[in-house]
Amino acid sequence: MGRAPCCDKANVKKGPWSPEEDAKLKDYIEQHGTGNNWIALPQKIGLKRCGKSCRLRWLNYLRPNIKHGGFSEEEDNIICSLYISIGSRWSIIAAQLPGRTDNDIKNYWNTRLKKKLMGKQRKEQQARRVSCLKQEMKKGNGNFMVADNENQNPYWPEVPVPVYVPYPNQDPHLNDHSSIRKLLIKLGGKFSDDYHQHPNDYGTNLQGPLNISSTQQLYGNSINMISSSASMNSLDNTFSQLPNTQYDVAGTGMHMLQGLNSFPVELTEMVYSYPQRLDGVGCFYGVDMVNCSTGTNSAESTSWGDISSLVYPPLVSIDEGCHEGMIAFEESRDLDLQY
DNA sequence: AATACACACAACCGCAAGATA
DNA sequence: CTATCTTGCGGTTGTGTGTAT
Repeated sequence: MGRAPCCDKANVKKGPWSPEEDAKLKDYIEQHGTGNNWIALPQKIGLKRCGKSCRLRWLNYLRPNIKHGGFSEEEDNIICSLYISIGSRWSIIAAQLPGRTDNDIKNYWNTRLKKKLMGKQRKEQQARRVSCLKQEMKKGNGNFMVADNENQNPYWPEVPVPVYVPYPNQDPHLNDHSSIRKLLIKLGGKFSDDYHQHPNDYGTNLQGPLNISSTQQLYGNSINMISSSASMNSLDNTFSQLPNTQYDVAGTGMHMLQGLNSFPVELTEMVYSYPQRLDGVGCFYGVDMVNCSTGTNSAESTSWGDISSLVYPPLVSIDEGCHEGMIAFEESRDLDLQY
């Protein structure tokens, strides 16, 4: 026996909202608030809509101060860096962008940003391939592998695909939104729990955003990782300068990434593809969000060795070959550092 | 001009967590 | 403590619009 539906599907209208419906909903909420009960709301107003649908319509479209489209370069950078940092936690990402909704950001990411980013990554990878090939040809190194098609990466050895186990042996505090919220609060974010503030009860997840400077401080390095934008370069190392923030490089921080079982393969690939630029992200991942426990700080963890230890262990390998692959990967990393 | 295709955006669905009785 | 209800979230689908053929 399944769960009871939230509304009578037969008597509920679906599809696009009419201007009349919008006006009814908007007027009512502006006058009375949501009453903390979306399910009952459509009946009160006389709308033949599901409560969830009303909520969504209000949050994503009717609520005041909503921005649609026209994402700025800065917003792009924030979205990208946060996505790389925390994955598809759209509500958290949206909380950092005033006037943006999670749905909007999600759509924007899926339709544009992802492609934009992937295109950028491919270009840079190709450039790296070319320069690497040139170097190897100069050296006359016969061991160098040359890929014969687009899908093979001649530069990085084939690394076994890690199996992402949701939240493997890590602190359970790291597994949920509230934990991430705590982290962001700790690092300067502002996430009010007061979601319902009638008469201006907008039921929004868009609480006061981090001011942009703190956002940049928080994400500056990871932003820098994916953006070659000169405007962002000044943000280098700002993260490591955050007061009272210490890093547990080998500890819990990276589990955050592993815990995101929705973390997309392409972004994982991106991270693997940019080892030399991961310092800042490593710092971000390395934050012990529970205790801010002692550990190496970002300045001490700038070597790729530290970063690689963040990225791989303690992922569960498919088989023993994985370990060998990791060794090969480490070796290739040393090769990379020579350049 | 008609059609096919691609893209962007709005909306829906199912699940999980939190709240409440 | 348990069951039920509501909310919030993220993934997915549907629809309208623009562009290419």
